[in-house]
Amino acid sequence: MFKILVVEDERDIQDVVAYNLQQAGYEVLTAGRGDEGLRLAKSQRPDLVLLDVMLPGLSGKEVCQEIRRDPALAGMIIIMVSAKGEEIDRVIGFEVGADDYVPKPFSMRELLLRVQSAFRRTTARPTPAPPAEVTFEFGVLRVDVAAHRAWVQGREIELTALEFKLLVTLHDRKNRVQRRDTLLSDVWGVSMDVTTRTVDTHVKRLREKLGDAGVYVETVRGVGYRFSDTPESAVPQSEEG
Amino acid sequence: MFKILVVEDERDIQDVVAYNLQQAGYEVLTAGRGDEGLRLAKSQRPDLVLLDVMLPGLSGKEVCQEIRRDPALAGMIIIMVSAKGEEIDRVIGFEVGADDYVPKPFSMRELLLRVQSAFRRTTARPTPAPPAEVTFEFGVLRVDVAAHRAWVQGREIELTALEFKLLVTLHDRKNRVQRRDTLLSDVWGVSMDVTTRTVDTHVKRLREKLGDAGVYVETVRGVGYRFSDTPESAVPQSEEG
DNA sequence: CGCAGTCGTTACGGTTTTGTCGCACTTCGC
DNA sequence: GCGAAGTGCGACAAAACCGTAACGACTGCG
Repeated sequence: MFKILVVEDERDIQDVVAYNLQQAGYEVLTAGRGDEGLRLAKSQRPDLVLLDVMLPGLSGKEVCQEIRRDPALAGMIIIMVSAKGEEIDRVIGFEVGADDYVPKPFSMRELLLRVQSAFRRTTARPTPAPPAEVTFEFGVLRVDVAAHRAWVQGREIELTALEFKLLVTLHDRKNRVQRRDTLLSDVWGVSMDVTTRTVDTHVKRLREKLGDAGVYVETVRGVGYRFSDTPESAVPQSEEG
Repeated sequence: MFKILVVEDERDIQDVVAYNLQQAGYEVLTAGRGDEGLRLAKSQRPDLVLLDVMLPGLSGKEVCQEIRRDPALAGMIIIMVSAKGEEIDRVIGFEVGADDYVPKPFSMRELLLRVQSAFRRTTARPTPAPPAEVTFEFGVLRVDVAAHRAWVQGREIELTALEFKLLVTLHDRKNRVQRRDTLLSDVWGVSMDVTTRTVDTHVKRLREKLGDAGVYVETVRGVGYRFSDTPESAVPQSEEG
């Protein structure tokens, strides 16, 4: 069973979130302070950390960075951002290394979907997590997820945060079709109201920057997109069985 | 969005329940018979099944057991129990593998609460991804459902979304005849107003692309089509009579 | 404040997909 | 054999789909 650490200082929110996660079958740890959360993360190695930004002791941003600094902590991080009209930019989340974010206020249903989506991406990795796939490469493409860098034929290409996340998400479930709405919820987030056509645009931009490696991102007409390591357009000869 | 299948023979109840669930934002399928409900459950894979106990064709109990027998169907089941029975009914619901029950008569508010509660629990399942039959193959045909790709004799063939769905649907109940209207509701969907002759056209196109594997799709004159792994035309031993 | 970068949306157009129709052909009862 | 019903098949027009470019909103930066 998956272990989730909730770091949130507002007691009401902490209670509700913890209760619902437990009801949903997760093992839940809670912390009310940033430093306490970091300590628990290091000692308990949760699969997922739900992290508030405004925290006493240590800010969520700092906690996030500290967690990411420790290579032994391979779990995912979802940041809960107060939608107080300030810099709620998802970029903030990405900059410090979070995998996703949830704008406050959120419904439990929304949060559960996000949590589920996060675990879906990691394809059911048990608690004794081997070091996550921080880099992957094949053919002319090489991607360092942790460093947020990508190369094509040895030449580094510059991807925006969105493009990078789209690439990683596609690769996470390579050789499987991913529908547009699935990509939207995984890359953009559930509460984002963006049209599915937006996916197309970003796929196009991604392909553009990928250049020769663009063939890996395949269109499955009427369904979605698929990251394939055996692109049809690049396999002239049949495979053996 | 969550998909709910309502299996209920009383038309009034079916209408009210379906309408309210739709109003609540769910995708709703309906069936008036037990066997029809089971078929829809298998083909549409709803996240939740609302199941009446007293049903023509196949009792709710049997439907429930059949659903639970299929490991590919991971959705939840709520049984709607006629209160004119005794508390026995309540126990029955759990015995046959239902996740919850609602005593009749119930208010929509009550039912909606129960449904929401079910989804809270269901979202828990870290493995909602059905380990369904993602690939199947026999003879010269190989199909990767997740990747949405198909091969005949090692050579990849390009199927449209509809053709692919038709192929998978046929294969889902291989060696069994599927009538045209059945295929229409399973592949095209219930609200589609399409002629049954359309099925013929697409079967023809599918056969064409399948090439040597086209023999698997057999015509059952006056009824529909059948996906057979032992095609008549491929059986050398034949005795004319 | 202008500039550059990012991103979501919109519109356009080519291509593919798809539902329907008419007709030829097969199958079956007689 | 003959007729009727059922099915295969080719063609066609409408609709859907998707790549692409362009635009505007927004943000960070100098």
